[in-house]
Amino acid sequence: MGNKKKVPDQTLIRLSYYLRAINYFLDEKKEIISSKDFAKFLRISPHQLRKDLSYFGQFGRKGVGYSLVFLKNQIQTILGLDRTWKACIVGFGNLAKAISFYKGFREQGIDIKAGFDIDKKRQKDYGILKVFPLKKMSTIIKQENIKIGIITVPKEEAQKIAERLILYGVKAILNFAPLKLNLPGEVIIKDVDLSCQLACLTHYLKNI
Amino acid sequence: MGNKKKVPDQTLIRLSYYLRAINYFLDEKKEIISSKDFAKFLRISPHQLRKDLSYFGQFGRKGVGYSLVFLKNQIQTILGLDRTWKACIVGFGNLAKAISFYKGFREQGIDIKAGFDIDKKRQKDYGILKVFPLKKMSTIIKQENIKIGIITVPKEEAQKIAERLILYGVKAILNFAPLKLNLPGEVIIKDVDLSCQLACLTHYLKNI
DNA sequence: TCCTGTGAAATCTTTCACAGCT
DNA sequence: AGCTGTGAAAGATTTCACAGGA
Repeated sequence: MGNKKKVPDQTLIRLSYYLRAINYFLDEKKEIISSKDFAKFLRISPHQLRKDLSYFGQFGRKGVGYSLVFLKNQIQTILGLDRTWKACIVGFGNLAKAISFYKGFREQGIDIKAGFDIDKKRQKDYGILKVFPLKKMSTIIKQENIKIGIITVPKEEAQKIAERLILYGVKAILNFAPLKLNLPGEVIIKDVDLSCQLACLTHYLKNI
Repeated sequence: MGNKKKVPDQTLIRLSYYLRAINYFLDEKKEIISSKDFAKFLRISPHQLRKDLSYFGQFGRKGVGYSLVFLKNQIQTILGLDRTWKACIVGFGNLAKAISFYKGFREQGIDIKAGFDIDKKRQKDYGILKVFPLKKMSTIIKQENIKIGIITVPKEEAQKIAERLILYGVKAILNFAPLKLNLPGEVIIKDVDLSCQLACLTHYLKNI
């Protein structure tokens, strides 16, 4: 049994890639897959796939493979995606729009309930979600019991916004502002810096 | 001297975070910084900072610290950001707009020269860049000698677009489409899947 | 004394090899 | 025979400890 061994962070990240691949296989009407074929599809080693899963339990059948429907359920449970999480997004520019209107989040069980922006022109009902002025943050986050905040404001505002989100009850933050937020340890922070991603590419390009 | 030892991938990623922090310190009129203060700011260990830098050379002064201007130059050179790279972006939706209009890329030396989209309504001159129909890809990529492609099309189109980019001379791809591209080994690919980032957050949230 | 640079130790992650079920 | 699950080996990364320059 996959008991109290520490699970590598990388394993969790791969798990969500596995989930995406499972959905693809299910669309293709597959029902069972071996770690060999699964891994080949993702261009990783079958050992790694099996090891990753073994941290959490025994999900396959020896001599057979993995039931895709069952595995999907298990991974969703591991990642906490067997329920719906409510999120809000602060700073409703192009990036926020791209995120809010992307179906992938809702499919994964993350429901972006509300947007917030200081700019009056952006405060409107987009159908799938409504964008409010910042002063509504407290009320709506508490009312809806929102636990996830997505920050897409300019870097000058980000720290202040993060502090307010936490004050109102948010427990996890996905931060797109290009700076390191200074927040209490119990808050879960994930930084995504698009320009740092590109900067790594150029290092490798240099040597071509 | 930081000779032929293999540099961890994580080191390169951190290097671009270091660069961002250096710019912040320079704005604050700092000139010299010790690994201790630098690391504290980024909430990593000073050992790690020094080790990361030591892969590439000796950039500090014993008993003193690092000159920020000098260090900035060195890291820019390591990452290949001491020159300008030309890039293009395919699929000009909200995400592409967010990326194209974000100043951070240009500051880092990455110049997004052109956009491409099938939708006529999106094909226009946005001042900072022009968006063309897909059939212009070949001409413009070759003419401008573009080496970096950014893919922000729906996942159904992504593989086809990636193949075309490479055919026309692109050597590195930043892929935002939620699938694993199947491309020859010599192409540098960086996948950024926003929904996978969030899925990791929920795993930790579950246990709160 | 203060701080860097780096070999060596400790830790973490991936890969391997094979026992054991179908 | 085919495939999973997992302890152990191999490999990679991070942390430590201290030599040596300012």
